[in-house]
Amino acid sequence: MSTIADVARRAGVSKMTVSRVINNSGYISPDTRERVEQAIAELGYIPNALARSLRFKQTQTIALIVTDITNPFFTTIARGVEDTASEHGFSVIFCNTDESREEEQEYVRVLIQKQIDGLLLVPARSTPDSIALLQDKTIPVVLLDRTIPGRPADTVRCDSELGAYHLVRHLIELGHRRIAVLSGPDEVTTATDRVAGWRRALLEAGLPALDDLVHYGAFSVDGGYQMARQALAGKPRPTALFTANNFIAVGAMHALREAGLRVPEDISLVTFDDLPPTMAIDPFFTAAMQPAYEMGQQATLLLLNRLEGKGPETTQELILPPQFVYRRSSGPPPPEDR
Amino acid sequence: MSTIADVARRAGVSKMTVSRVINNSGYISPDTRERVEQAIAELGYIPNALARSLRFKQTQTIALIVTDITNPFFTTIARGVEDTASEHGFSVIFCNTDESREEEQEYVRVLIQKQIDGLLLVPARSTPDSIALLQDKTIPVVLLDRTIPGRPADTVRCDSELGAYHLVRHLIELGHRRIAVLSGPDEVTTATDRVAGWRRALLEAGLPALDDLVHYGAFSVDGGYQMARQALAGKPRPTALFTANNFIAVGAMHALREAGLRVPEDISLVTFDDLPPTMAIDPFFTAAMQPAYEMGQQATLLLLNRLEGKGPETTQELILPPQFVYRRSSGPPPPEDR
DNA sequence: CCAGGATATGTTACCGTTAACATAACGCTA
DNA sequence: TAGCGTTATGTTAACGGTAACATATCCTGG
Repeated sequence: MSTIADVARRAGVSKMTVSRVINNSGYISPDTRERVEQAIAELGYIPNALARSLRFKQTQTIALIVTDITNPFFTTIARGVEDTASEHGFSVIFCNTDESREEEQEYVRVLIQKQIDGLLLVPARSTPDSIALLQDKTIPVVLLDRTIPGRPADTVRCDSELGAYHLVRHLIELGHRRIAVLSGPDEVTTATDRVAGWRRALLEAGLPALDDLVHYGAFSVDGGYQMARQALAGKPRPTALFTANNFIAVGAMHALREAGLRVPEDISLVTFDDLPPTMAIDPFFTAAMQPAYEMGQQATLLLLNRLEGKGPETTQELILPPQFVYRRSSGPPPPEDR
Repeated sequence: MSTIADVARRAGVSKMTVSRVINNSGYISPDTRERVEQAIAELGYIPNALARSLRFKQTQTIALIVTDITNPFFTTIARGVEDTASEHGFSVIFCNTDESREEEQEYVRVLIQKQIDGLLLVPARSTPDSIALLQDKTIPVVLLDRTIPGRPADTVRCDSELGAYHLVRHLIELGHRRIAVLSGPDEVTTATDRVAGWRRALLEAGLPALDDLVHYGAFSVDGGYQMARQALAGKPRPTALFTANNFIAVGAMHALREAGLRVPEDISLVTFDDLPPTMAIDPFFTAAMQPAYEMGQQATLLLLNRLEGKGPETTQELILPPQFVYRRSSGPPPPEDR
């Protein structure tokens, strides 16, 4: 691996002159430039960004911490992030926490060591401490999808409460009166926000928001399956389920099928998130779709702005609206339940 | 951001002593260790990995270049890579090329500048030049999913030819005689390998592998849609389609629906790749599933081995078998076509 | 024809860390 | 008690680049 010194030697100039040619700064005679460029080509010299970063204190690298990249919602966010970052000359390191606070802490430590310029974080049960380290080091952070209770921070997220409210209202308008909610971990803000939206819709319609209709679990297929089984055991059985993400919806569908229930004839289901259209042959779920790509994009732009020291002193929160699609998974409750 | 010098000053020792405490090397008196550790805690000192990397010439960072992270096949690979890498103390930078050779080249350049320790690459129409740069710099590369014609290299991939062969044989056994193949770009080895498997199955059964049954296009929903329309216009119309990946399958399904054809009653469809079980309510495709997670994992292990200078001098190629699932998208051809 | 700006190039020091090589005090043994 | 290994700590230089400053030549206008 040749260095700037090798190039300098070969071209018969000083390192500084080579540096000037590379960065097109200062004065260089056409003749010298030629010789240096030839030496660069002959040696296949590629500058060492580490050395530059050490001086400039910036690495042109950001990180994205999500809970699980295989969740298509986060995958799409990741794509939005990477496209935007690389367009602006930044690389992206990605990390999966699996909702573990400890994993998150460990990643944050390593990323600080690697001197990332900024961080996009989907907090995993995070406490204010989690990002205190970053803020001590004045590394900008933008939260994605979720917030950290008790710690205001720049955030880009979708309106969970509103999305849940509309989905549940849709069920109520269809005639449902007993609607269970299958949500994520109660330490995650999107999980609680979605329950809050469910509650608002019910109360507004004069329906009771009974505690035994609320299920907190994991944002996973298995979590959805477990919660759906519990919900179905309720007496009387709910006539509709509202699931807080795509994995939970799929798990719930497994449980419904196992119980021999048809959707929507016997029971309706509405959900947050949708499968990307690239993967669905025949979309089925009535859903609140989150603008995942745009969220990744906007969060990155916000972060890059912060890197340039732009934007207001106060924290910025960008809350994007979900988009609703009404499909075959929701219908009126069975006649005996009306 | 405090440095080792700050810690040294505060603890009243030299930088070197602090370095020894951090790395647990050499001799330190218990007393000094205590003072240094306290200074570290008080300052919230976190070592600068850039400076270490500059000295040691290794960054504990690898990169993963895929064509599109939103393809669930690559998403799952990415998860396998990141899990394995982080387990071994490596971070992962990820990049999307969208099948563009130029994007790939640009990423490779930047990654070399950032001194990545190794690269996992899904080649995008790559030529031998594409990775020549890396090999000049003696940065280990492991190819994933595809190979580069004319350039032997360490590779982890799935057996495309074999998978295609079995899927098409399955169709032949069901009684199909006119089977179209909808593949990816003809510059991509998986696309041509899958056509080769199709051809072998046909020839082996004494059926003609007609050129007008072969369609090369993009590995995308739109590509699948376009190719399916072309295929359906063939006279006589094929009784079955073999699609070379999940996106093409979905696009083809759109075209089939548009043409008013039922699957499998009017036409059968078999495909490479499957939707992850976390996303499918009711899996439908007869498919050759690739062990994506394992591919990511194995490729990373192979790469990490290379970083330690292990393994044979010759290139290693790990070819994993696909797994087959026979589902509702394939059945016997309609009676009039038998 | 000479002062002074424009042009061209070099030198030094620094970014934060650590390997390699001092240096010095301490105890133990012959 | 001289001599030497062990323990403990410090100094120097290097990793690869560049800002800041220094130096030297050239040309131009008064």
